Amino acid sequence: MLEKAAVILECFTPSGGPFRLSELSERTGFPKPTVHRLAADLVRLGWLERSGAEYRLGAKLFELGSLVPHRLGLRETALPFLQDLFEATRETVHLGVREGLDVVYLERIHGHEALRLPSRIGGSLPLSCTGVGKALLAFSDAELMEEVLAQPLPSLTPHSITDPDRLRMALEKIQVSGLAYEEQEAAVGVSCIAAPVFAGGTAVAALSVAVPRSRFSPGRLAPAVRTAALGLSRALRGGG
Amino acid sequence: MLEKAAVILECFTPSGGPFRLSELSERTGFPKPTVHRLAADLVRLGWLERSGAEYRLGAKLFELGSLVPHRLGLRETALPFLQDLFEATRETVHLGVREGLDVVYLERIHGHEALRLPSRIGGSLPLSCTGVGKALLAFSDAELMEEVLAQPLPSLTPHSITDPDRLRMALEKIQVSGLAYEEQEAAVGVSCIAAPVFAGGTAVAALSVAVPRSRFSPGRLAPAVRTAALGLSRALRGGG
DNA sequence: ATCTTTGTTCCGTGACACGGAACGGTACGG
DNA sequence: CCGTACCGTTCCGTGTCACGGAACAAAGAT
Repeated sequence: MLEKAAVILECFTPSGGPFRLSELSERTGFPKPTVHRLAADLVRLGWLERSGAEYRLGAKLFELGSLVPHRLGLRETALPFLQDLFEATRETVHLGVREGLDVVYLERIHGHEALRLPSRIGGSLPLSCTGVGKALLAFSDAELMEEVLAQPLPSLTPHSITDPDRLRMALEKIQVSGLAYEEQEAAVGVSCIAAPVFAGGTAVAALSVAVPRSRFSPGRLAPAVRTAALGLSRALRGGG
Repeated sequence: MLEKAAVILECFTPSGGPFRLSELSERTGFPKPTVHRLAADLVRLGWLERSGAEYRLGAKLFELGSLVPHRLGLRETALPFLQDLFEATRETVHLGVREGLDVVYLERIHGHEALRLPSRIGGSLPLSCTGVGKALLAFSDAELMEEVLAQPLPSLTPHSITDPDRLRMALEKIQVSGLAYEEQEAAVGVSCIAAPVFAGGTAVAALSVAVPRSRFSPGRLAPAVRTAALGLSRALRGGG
């Protein structure tokens, strides 16, 4: 029953707009009366909302989602530094953490020009394809690195690194420089530079700035990202 | 069963940290075996996480919460304008929408100084106690206004408006000026100025800037808030 | 060593989730 | 105007699985 409810809720992807009863029935594979009953319950709980014949995700989920702990503390202390980074670069900046073999984005700030990116708050991408992910990976336990390197590397664009040896070399470079570069590995035409955020010896997060390839200038961006990441690390150490 | 799961999840408030099994059992009123089984199911679904003996909200909830529709569209187009507003004022800025008789905050941006506020992303406050709320209320259907005025007005501080007549007068002033002022009605020592965001004739959101009472200067803040709100209204009209 | 509190497993009972079948409502096409 | 097709909704008999008391195990506390 819980599981069926979860299946229904997971029909809703970023692109997957509102659904009608029969669409949900089709997507989940559950018979219509079942979906009808479950959806009614979910609406009653505020997890779904219904306008006319269309179901969409409900406000209660948004409320609960905002209470998930890693967001609460980290985001709050990180925000000012993300602001600084954005103002210094005026480009799209990200804050992400690791979750399994993926990076999950906690925050994303941008200006008026919208830069098509696969990154989305709450969304996840493979560690190996993103600047934030590589920064996190380079400063994680060696066993995690090996685990990633052992599996076939996923790719988001033709430029994504799929050769384990190349990735290993890239990670080593990141470990010395403290900065992760990424060029069109997550989205064509977009480059990215990222830096890890430390708390208690290990990298707990990373932040990055993504820019159109045409105006990618490491010399300008690198100090800003590094400064923001160090500032955040220090704030986490001090403020708890 | 779904309802019991919801009750469990709603034990988790912003302050309510991680819970142990028996705490959940006590708070929900459910017998321990029941909570144990449900919690195990919730962990399996990613809605709860368990480290040792402690349960906390899970990552899947964060993911789902980020997909809730009013957030997706509105937040994305609003963010640049919130940035502008923040940079112009360097104060804490909010984006909120109405939900029932409450205002729900979708976004909140601030700098390094942290300003104790009851507002929280995903959290809700009474319409009548906040700048954003009053701005939304002043430009809503008359029937909604009457509904709020009919009920006893909640208060967050001794300065909150609890007299219906005073609130009615305040709303009328907001309707002419297009700006809502709030002085220590949500938090002592904090004043706020807010402006409604229109889409298709009605106010769909409002944004505000909150500042310590000591340096509250309407003359400086008002144009900035108004500009941002108008810009966002225009963007919503144009971009969908 | 004993008591208390915790998390966990077991299992018989009974409520309630399940979904096929049947029903009304609306949109289209003839 | 009626037939067809699809939709959302209700009904209800069947079978399952959620339920929670009781008993157990593990970890502190006294």
